[in-house]
Parts: sequence; structure tokens; C-alpha cells
Amino acid sequence: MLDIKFILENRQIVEDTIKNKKGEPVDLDKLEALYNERKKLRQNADELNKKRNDAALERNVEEGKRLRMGLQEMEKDLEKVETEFVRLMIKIPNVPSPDTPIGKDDSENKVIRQWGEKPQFKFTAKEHDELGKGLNIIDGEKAAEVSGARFTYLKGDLALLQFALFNFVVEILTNEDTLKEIAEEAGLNVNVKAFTPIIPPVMMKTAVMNRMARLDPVDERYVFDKDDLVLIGSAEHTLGPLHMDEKIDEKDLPIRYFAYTPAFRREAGSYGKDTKGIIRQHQFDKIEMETFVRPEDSLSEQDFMVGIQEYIMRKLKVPYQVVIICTGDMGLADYRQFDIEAWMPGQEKYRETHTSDLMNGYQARRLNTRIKRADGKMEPVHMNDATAVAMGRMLVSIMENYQEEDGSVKVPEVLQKYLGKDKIEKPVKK
RNA sequence: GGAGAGUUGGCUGAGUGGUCGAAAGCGCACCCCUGCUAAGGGUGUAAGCCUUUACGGGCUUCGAGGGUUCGAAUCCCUCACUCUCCGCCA
Repeated sequence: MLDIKFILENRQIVEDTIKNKKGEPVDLDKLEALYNERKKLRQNADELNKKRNDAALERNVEEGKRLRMGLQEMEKDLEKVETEFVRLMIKIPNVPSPDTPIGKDDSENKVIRQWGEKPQFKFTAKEHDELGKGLNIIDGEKAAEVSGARFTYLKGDLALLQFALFNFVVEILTNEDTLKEIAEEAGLNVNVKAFTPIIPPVMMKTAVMNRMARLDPVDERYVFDKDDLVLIGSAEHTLGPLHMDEKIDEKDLPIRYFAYTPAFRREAGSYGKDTKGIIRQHQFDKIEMETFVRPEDSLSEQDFMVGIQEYIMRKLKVPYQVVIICTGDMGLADYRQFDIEAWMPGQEKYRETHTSDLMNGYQARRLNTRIKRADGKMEPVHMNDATAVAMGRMLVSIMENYQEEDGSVKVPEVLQKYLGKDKIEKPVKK
């Protein structure tokens, strides 16, 4: 949610934002009218309350009785106006950063840099699902019988490869020397405080998901009506509210977390898209970063997180490109969004493996997570969230880039020590 | 799932119908005293909204919501959460 005062003072910017982000139209005149009406009703209610309090002090029974009736009416009106006001407020998207390209959909995202050499194979590169089937490390058929479409069993060495990725990434995020190296490489002068590892809940109250501005579209979420709970689509969803209704001392920032959880996605509306293998699953594991920073640090914080993502890709030697997401393709809550897309030789395409969302104070305003400045002033904290490693897609990119002609897959050098081998091969039958 | 006890300011914790946004202590801030340190004394110290150039004033908030009452932290109802014991369980 934006600040109402900002909205009223910057109506053109807000109108443009709604249009550019393809948001649902919001009648700003109506919003302003509701805001003023709410203010007026509150003032009237305050006055009545004052009179009632006086009457109570004087033990004026008759007067008090009369005033109570009037107040009840007024509070009903106030609630109606308040509800409608908030309903409109939460529809208004975050204003994008000046460097965000204006565009209608993902075709207008802009590649800002590329890294790595695409591997040249002397054979036709296979897609990961074919490699996985051949090596008997991905089983989608049994998973379909047990759980349905878009579920898989990852088996044997592929499961080990995931554990290796986990260890590799955790070591980066918890090591300040590595983080310092990353900041320096990216030319950033940021505090390199390490990330705190978290294992968060994967179910949460729908109301809190709503405060995170992540409930909609609700069709994308798995909802448990009986318990009023929803499954997270990302660890961000329960990391973000970790400080809701709190005041954070300025000197405690930045606060950096990462969490390892499954992410649950219904993939409503994506029928027929990426049906092969593990590119688009109802459930996949992910290490997610979430940070809380001062407003003046939030842009460089996002650059830092992208720097971490790129460092991971470079260490894994997977060719990638960094893309800045245009207005029409970015999230409602985003101020600025970058994706990292890995080169997938089997598909001959770059595919998204990482994303990085800078929300500024948009989420914090509804979560009521504030910074207490040294001078006592309060303001919403700025929040950044970014993928450290999305296991499924990272496994795909490794399999496709490291494949051999015989269908085996080499293990990236940095992961070999965790896996205890340098190649994933089909077991030889004895 | 059963039985019971709780939820009050940054923290601990008192408060069972009015004079309570709330004692006391801790913490924090400023001042005084002390050569430094330690100890001591004084003053101040919740948030949100509205109003005011400012000083100030008003309203709301004692887990959340509803109710009783002229008046609710205090009484009643519903819900959430925490703790203890029992049961079950990884």
C-alpha cells in the first residue's frame, strides 16, 4: 500500500503507474472523497466522544444515553467508509523506479548484461527431462499417479545435487568474507553483514498473506478454508512478516535472512505450458533471501542481492543474463525487479532462475514494520526479497549445460566436494 | 483432544466499574553532583489519528472483535495466541 498523502499529491504519477502496470483502474476522485469523508466522520466521532466523556464525568445518565445512540450510528458509517477506502488503497500498485522500462509484457523486459559462453556441443543437446529419465533421476510418471500433474520424484544423484546446491549457497550467505568479495566485485559500498538462516512456517494466515500484498491472485494459492490458512508460494511470504507490527531500531539495520522451504504454486492458467520435467512444478524447494534496510540503502541492497545471484551463477559456470522487468510484467508491490535467466541449451532459451524484488515501503506500510530513526522519527522499513537458488530450475540449468553425449551429466566443480563425484551417470547393471 | 492459568507501555509488573494512558522497578534521554570510574540526586520517557505557526488541545488504543453501562484495563460473550498438567505424537 502507498501513502495516501503521496497518492493525493502525485495523482498523475499514480494514474500512470496503474496504466503502466496494467493494474485494475482505481477512481482517484472517489478515493480522495472517501479519504475526506473518513476524516470528517472521525472528527465528528471525536467530538461526540468528547461530549460523552464529559457526560460520564458528570454522571449525566440521560445525556450519556443519548450520545451513545448517536455514536453507534456514526461508527457504522465510519466503518463502511473505512472498508471501502482500504479496498481501493490496496489496489493501487507500487510506483516503479525511474529506470524501470515501460512496457506491456515480458517481451519488453530489457537485458542489461550477459555472462558466460554458451556451451557448444558436438551433438544435439537434450532437454533436462529426457536426461533425467535416461539417468533415472527424475520420475514424473509415478508422481503423477501419486500426486498428479506437475509433481515429480527427484532421485539419487539429482537429490544429492540439490543437497549440494543447498550447502554451497548456505556457505556463501553466511560468510562475511565471501559477501565482502561479492560487494567489491559489484562495486558496492554496502554493509556486508551475513544472512541469518531461518526455517520458517510454510503455512500462514490468509489475512497476513493479504498484508504482504501476495494473496492475489488467490487462484494461484493453495488455501485451507477450514483453518483459514494458505500455503506459501515462496519463503518470502513468511519471512516478510517476521517483523510485522514492530519498530526496528535504525542501528539494527540491515537485517538479512535466508530461508530454505518448499514453494507451492497452483499454476492456475498455465495449463499446457512447461509440462515436461521440473521447470514448472506445484512444489519446488528454494533458498530465498529477505532483507530489511533503510530507505537510503534499498537500491544498493537490491544490487547487492543481484550480485549474490550472479556470483552463484558464475561459480556454477552457468551462462546467464540479467533482465530488468518492465512495468507490465512486474509485481504489484514492486518498485524495481530484476530476473536472472540461465541459458538452457536443451531448450535453446534463457529461462528465469532468479528474481529480485525491491518493494521499498509498500509491503512494510501494511505490515506495520517501521524504522525508528536515531532522532525518534518513524517510517516504513524498505524490504527486498530475492531468490538465492530455486532448486528445480537450477538443477535443470546444470543438467542441460553440463550434459555429455552419452546422456550423463558432469557435476559443476564447486559442487563436487559435496557430492563426492564429478559425474552423474546411469548406473551400470550388474 | 481434556483440565486450568494467562495476554497491560522498550522490558518486568501493579491495577476487579469512575478521579487510570495506567503504580513501582528496570532500561533509555537530559541535567546536577563526584578529579576519572563506581555509586547517588533530579527531570523526562507509548503509539496512531485530528487540530495548532508554535505552546497546546481533542479522540482512539491495556491480545482482537462484539456486548452490558451515563462510564470498562476491570463485568459478559466469541475468537486468536501463550503457559502448566494430562492424553496423543515425529
